[in-house]
Amino acid sequence: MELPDRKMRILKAVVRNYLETGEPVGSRTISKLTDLKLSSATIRNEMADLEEMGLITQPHTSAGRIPTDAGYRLYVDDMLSSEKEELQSAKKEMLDMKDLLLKKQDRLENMLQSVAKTLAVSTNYASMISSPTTRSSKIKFIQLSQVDPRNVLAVIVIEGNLIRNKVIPVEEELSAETMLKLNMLLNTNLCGLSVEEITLGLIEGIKRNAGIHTAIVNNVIDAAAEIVRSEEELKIYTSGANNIFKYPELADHQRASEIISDFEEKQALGSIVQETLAGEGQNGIQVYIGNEMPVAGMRDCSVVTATYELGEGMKGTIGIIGPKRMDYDKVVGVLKEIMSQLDAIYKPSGTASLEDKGDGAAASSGQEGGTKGGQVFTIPELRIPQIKRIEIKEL
Amino acid sequence: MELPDRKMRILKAVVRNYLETGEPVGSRTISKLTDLKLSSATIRNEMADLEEMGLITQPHTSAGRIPTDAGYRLYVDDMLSSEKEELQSAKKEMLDMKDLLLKKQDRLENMLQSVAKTLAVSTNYASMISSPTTRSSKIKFIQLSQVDPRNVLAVIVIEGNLIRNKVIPVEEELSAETMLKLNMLLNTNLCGLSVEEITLGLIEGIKRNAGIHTAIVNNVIDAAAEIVRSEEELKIYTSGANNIFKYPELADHQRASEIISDFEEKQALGSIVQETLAGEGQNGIQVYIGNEMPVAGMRDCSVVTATYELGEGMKGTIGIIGPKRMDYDKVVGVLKEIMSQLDAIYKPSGTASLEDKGDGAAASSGQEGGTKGGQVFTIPELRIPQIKRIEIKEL
DNA sequence: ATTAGCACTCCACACCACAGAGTGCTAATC
DNA sequence: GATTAGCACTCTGTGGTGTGGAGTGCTAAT
Repeated sequence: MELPDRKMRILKAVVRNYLETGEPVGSRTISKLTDLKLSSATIRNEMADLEEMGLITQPHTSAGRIPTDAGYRLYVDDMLSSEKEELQSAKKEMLDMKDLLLKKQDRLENMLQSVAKTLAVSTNYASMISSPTTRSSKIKFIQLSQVDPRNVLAVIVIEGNLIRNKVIPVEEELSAETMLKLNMLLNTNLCGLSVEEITLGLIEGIKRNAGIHTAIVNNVIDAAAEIVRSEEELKIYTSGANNIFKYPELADHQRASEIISDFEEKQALGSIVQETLAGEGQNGIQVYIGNEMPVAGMRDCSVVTATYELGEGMKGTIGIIGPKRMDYDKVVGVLKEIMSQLDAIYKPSGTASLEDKGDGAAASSGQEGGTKGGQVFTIPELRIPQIKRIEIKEL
Repeated sequence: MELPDRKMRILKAVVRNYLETGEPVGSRTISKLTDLKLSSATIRNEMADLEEMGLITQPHTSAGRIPTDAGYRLYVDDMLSSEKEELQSAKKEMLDMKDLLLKKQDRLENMLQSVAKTLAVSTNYASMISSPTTRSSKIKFIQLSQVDPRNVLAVIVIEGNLIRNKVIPVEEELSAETMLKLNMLLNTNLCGLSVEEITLGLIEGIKRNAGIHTAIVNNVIDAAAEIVRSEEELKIYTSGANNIFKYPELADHQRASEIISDFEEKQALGSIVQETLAGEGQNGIQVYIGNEMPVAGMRDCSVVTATYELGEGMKGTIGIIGPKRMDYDKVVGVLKEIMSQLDAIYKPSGTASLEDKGDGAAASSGQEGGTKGGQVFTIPELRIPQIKRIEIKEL
């Protein structure tokens, strides 16, 4: 949609003013606010036009105007395409973020959670972040070992060094040779295959060769299938849901309850992740406004999403969820900043930025993987914090 | 505190009526409600006494009475000690719970989450449940294996069959003999020890014997330490936080925001778990009312907690959080019911109750650990769903 | 094309009145 | 002495009314 320059400027003024105040904005306000020197009457005429175009609306006859979803959309599109978001304010607020990311977040889970929290605190909106997805991976290594007379431990490593294990109960103790044979059998037959490639025929073949130990083979394959299943499972971390109470238009019982509930059942937010990963927006930033929200029950909100990447095709989604009148400029700035910081942490070149942060104690020999003091805290772990959660079941 | 019978009955009537309606209750209502035939005037006199004792209060001069914290406390104590909670209503509502627990909750995490949800749905209050704590355990088994030329996989099994693994990067590929030697070294020196028992001297000794592979030894020990650390970490699952909006006294912005925030930062709820595990109440049920709440910011709530046990000393806490005027009778009933169901699931004797639930398809041969259809669903797994989360880090 | 002026609309807020619920107190009754 | 009926009083919640202010649309003047 093309808009005459003057109308566009008035629209922007209306949106911006409404973002700040949350109150309908009148012609007089605009007339005083903008640099184009026009009287309120002229503005009124223009605003009448804008209303006719469906970009702004008035809550009641004699009130000022507020943007419609379409109005927000135009505003946001313009902002995103004109590329010159004022990052400076965002950057200043995010300075401590680097510290935060450096604190021994030795687990991905904790790191994501604390990123979410930082985002929520620094924006005053609610935030969500999804765990990075991995492509369906191939089996790399299988190891069975006898833990005790009644149990065999199966360890399965898949590409990208994700590991899962499972304890399998057995009736009788297996001999060392049997274990060795089973290990060879499984490794030669299954390594290099993705779980989808494991056919029933293949399993039958293995079982035949395994002789009496079909139960174990079954269990190993089950465990392998489970790895993939649970890797595909989307984990979503959230923070700052209570921020919605800061915005009266979201804080009434009805709406708040729905939003809180969606935040609790995090899978409701999954659709946002899906949408985001599906349609790649410009700069990786996407904005869903009001009815564009993929989550029903959040139709009074907007969400700004970004895609982050931890290398090796592990992509995740970050989202900031707030009222439709959220400060899009700031949020986009914050998201871009955090994306770049996540990138920096992953990239090996991040070493420099890590070292100039060093607090003397870091000089505990250049030995890779060394411990310092009693703390499990190794520099390389920090630089590439690729940690997966895995689960085991035991009987 | 001993109370004359008549006063006690009036107090109970006030509390019960207020629980239902949420409105201050007047003398006339009581007079009609109770079986003791007294006029409203008499009730008024008694109520004045009760107010003097600090058990009830009136929001303003000419309103009915509502219970104070002390009043609730007396009511709850009486209920808990008189032991005859009407479980029948609870039981009826919980019939489907068994189904829920049976649905392939093959992971503890999922099971806990769904228990929380069921509780929230069936009570209309918010619920929380903590993962069971384990005592610090001994190392049972250690296994190193070469996954690929650059990485060694360390698997550590501790008592109770909790497993953790860690990928350790190495400079050069290790020979099969070296691996074998390291495995023997680690197993002979560390098995049977709890992590606390591993002294620096011991580590030094192992390192000496390990020759050049001190880095690997270090990492294995780190991993072992990490197991214990993360097992100690309290995981709390919540559900139904949005239920608080159903109770106007909690639903105003101020309070709701605080409560929601505490539910989001789940560790705030940790203090409830601590309190509960510390002071063992009668029947394992404990009630914290208003200012007794361990969590600041929930001083307008009450919580009913229970301790559940999954055998082997793995104890966890369940809590139902609602307004002070929550239906204590029902909640206590529901909690008792779920506790007994959790017990039944854990106990081997649970077999019976599982089998009479069988839906025909369960007849896929008595083979232990068998799969049925494409589903990973083994009966023994269900019966003893002792599943731990473990994490690995990779480099 | 822009602006000043004006009549009009609608909301927010304060004010008031009043019905209703409930109390405390006193005097009468069992 | 305990209970009850009766009554005056208090406080809240609600609905009605009035008014000031903000903002609009329209018309006429610039």
